[in-house]
Amino acid sequence: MEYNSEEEFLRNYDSSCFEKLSVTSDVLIFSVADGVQENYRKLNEKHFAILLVKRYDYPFKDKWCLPGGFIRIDETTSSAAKRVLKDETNLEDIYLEQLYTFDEVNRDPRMRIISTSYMALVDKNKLHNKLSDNASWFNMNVIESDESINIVFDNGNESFSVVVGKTLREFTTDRYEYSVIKNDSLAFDHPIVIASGISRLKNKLEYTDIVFNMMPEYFTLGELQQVYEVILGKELLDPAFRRIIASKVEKTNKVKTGGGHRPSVLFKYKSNNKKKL
Amino acid sequence: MEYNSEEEFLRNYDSSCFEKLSVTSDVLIFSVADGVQENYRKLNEKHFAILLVKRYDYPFKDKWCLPGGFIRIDETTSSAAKRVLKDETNLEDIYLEQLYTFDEVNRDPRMRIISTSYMALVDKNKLHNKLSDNASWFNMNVIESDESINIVFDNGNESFSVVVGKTLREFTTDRYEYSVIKNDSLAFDHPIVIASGISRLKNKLEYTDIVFNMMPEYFTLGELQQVYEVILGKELLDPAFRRIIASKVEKTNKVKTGGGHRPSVLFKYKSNNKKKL
DNA sequence: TGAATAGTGTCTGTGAGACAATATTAT
DNA sequence: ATAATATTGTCTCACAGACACTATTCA
Repeated sequence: MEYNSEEEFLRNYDSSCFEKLSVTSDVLIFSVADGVQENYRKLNEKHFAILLVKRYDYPFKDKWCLPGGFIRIDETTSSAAKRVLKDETNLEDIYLEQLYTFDEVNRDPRMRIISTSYMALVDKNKLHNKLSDNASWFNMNVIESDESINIVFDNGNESFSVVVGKTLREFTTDRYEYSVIKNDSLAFDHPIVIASGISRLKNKLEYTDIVFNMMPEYFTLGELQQVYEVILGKELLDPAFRRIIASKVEKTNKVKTGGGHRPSVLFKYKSNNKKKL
Repeated sequence: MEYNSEEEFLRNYDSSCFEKLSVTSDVLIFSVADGVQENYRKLNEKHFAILLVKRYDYPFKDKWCLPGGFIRIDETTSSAAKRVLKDETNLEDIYLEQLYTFDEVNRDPRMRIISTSYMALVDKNKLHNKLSDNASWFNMNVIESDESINIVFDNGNESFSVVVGKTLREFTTDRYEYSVIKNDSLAFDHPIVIASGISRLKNKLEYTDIVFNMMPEYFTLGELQQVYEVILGKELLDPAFRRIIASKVEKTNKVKTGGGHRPSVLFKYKSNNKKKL
């Protein structure tokens, strides 16, 4: 068949001439949760947390998984991710970043499904509405070694762990090939998705301002440092930390008192959209 | 309908209950091409280059685009990318990195198509077979400012330019939102895909070893430095450059003579898979 | 010999890691 | 007074930018 114009071609185009497949969008919703306060002097413990959803249907009935869903024909993967985020947490206008497209042929037992995943870092305290019944925040305890990542999930009622192996790809210092070593409780390839997300989040923390997505308007540098420490999984030295974030925050004239110690100055985020590069 | 087991559910699953769509895989094949040698003493000029394919069919008939194609139901996007790479360049076992999944609803005039793009950096001189007739290497002259990226493509016969606008996303220092400002010659949203790829490549250059994908086994540090300079689009100071790559290369006892100047030692890639992090 | 690249030495400033010292509060 | 965090000072070391200097070849 010969066409004489783009218009004519498009009028006659048969969209069924290639195999089609299903595409889903999964969302990693990270946050840092307040834990217990051991005594009046101490700061709250903080925990790295992720939002999971219980599957009440096959496949992977009764397992936990990332919020996500099929994308519609007239919707982008990122709008789908935003829709899911809104449905599960009622949060809007959150910075969502595309993480990766996972597409192993057998990652879903039903049929070929490829999934584009998105990440968000949110402030749990800004969630005004109740979570849906099947959703739950899990604290994550991440233990990372050279060869594997061990994540212990705990939501207060239920606790389980997954182990994901890492293999460094040749020519790379940053990107690992992940494989599931142990997983009894998460659906699909979500252990790998979560491991990738955590790894990316750690990176982003260093050279972007995403943390402030999950900070309240006013915060102390101690609180901010705790968030960094919990996500990075390591302790930071105070002076070093202060130097690093100095340019991203602005001192206010408010202070936070109440702990049995010197009051701390409240800071707020200072967007640094000048002097780029 | 109630099921009693995962198996039973899967046996009865109707995969048509969600809308499906077409997925393609596009590949950015970058290389650095040798240019002219002005005189016997000077080194060859080098040019940053990308492989493009001429569309001889609608849509976008006669425009240039990235090599790519529909993925099959039993194939991953990365195998599709590898297949395309092999078809167009006869190269195998090349490090391919997933770049991004582009999925604007109207990015393809025919129908909804989402595209997962992959990047490769190859050594043009290792291409043993002839390129297919509709493929051609284009030198790219990339001029980047704070607000836009201007790329001039030139394959010897044909020359055109595209301009892509960049907008810095809040909370980010690295990720831009791209938009097409000027494009008469590239199909689809490929100006944006290419701009993203170049930006990612520049980053990768700094903290991975991908360059060595496109270096011959033995090379001089001068040649390696030229490659860096061409991709990064700026000149580097010799001592600084040597310090940076010192740990990645290994001196050999070979030298390269012939230029009207001091011979240079040939180095080879030293994989550094110990001491990670 | 001179043009051109190869390769090294070194000064300086910046910035991170480490540790010490001081400040301030509620009980 | 004490325990706890807040905040700052400073020393050292590593390293990048900058520039200068030496080495070596071939038409």
